[in-house]
Amino acid sequence: MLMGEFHHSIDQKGRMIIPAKFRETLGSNFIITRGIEKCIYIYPKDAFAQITQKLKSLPFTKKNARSFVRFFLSGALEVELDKQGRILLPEPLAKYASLSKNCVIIGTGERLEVWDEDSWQTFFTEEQDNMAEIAEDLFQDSDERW
Amino acid sequence: MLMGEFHHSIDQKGRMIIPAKFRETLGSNFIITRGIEKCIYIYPKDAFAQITQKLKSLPFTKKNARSFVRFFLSGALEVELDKQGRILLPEPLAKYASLSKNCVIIGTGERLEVWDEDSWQTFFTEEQDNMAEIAEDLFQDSDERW
DNA sequence: ATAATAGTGGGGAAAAGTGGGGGATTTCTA
DNA sequence: TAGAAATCCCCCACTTTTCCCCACTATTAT
Repeated sequence: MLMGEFHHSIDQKGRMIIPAKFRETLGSNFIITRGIEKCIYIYPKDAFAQITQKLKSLPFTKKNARSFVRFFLSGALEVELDKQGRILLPEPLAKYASLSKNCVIIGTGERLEVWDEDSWQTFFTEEQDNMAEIAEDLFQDSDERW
Repeated sequence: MLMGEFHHSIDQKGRMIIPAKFRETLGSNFIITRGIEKCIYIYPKDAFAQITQKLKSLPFTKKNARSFVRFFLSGALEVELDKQGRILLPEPLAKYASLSKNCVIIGTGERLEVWDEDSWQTFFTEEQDNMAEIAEDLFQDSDERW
């Protein structure tokens, strides 16, 4: 289970450290792709395989399906750790998520998310006030305690 | 699986690089044809064979079927990599997709798509906002996580 | 305090991408 | 049918990017 928040930097060559805690789960090869928000997702290969499985079942004759597959896969790439535990960030993805120097890497269960530090700050302060409400909303039909 | 986004240029002789990452999957000979959107599709030979197989099963008595087959096959052409890993873009296809100098090559699973940089930019910004919605829509019947 | 692990930065070799010269082949044309 | 023109494709030269390696710093553990 991927969890936690780590602050790191991207060097001038476009390389970013993958925090040591995540390396065991991710292995040395994994998938990096555009997130739905203004961030990057990082999936272990097996988790990503489940997603592509799903995508395959979508008909390429449907416009929405084509758009979505295009959006999702065009942003995806398999990357490999170097001996220092870093990856080279693909430029289009860095641009998409406005990543420059300071970034935040967070674990969200089955994937990682990489945010620009400023974007993360903004997102976080904006959303934290809504959390109580969102929580009620998500679990309104549920009797479960947590 | 063909994935990723690469920005390259077409030189004055009409040649375009096929990114190194794709060459293994494509082999040295593959099929290039008109895309459904304003772009060019590139298929490995075997994937293209499967598609033509499907097209054959369409009833040629249906007007739409005839149109589609005509559209799809009239633009299709087998091309070969030169020793530098480039292909020579057939002029009618370049024209169809408004390809001039700067182009974007994206992997979308079983095929590549080649877009003019401006067209891609336009498509992308237009669709970006719909993606979250489309995603919810596509996966609404699913219990799976992704 | 010392050793081990994690993170940062940069040099340099190798690979990928770009552009153009020029020869061979094909096509056009007179 | 010969010569001109266009096209294609092989090769070379150059630039940029990627990747491997080493050195150094910072942090954590013993």
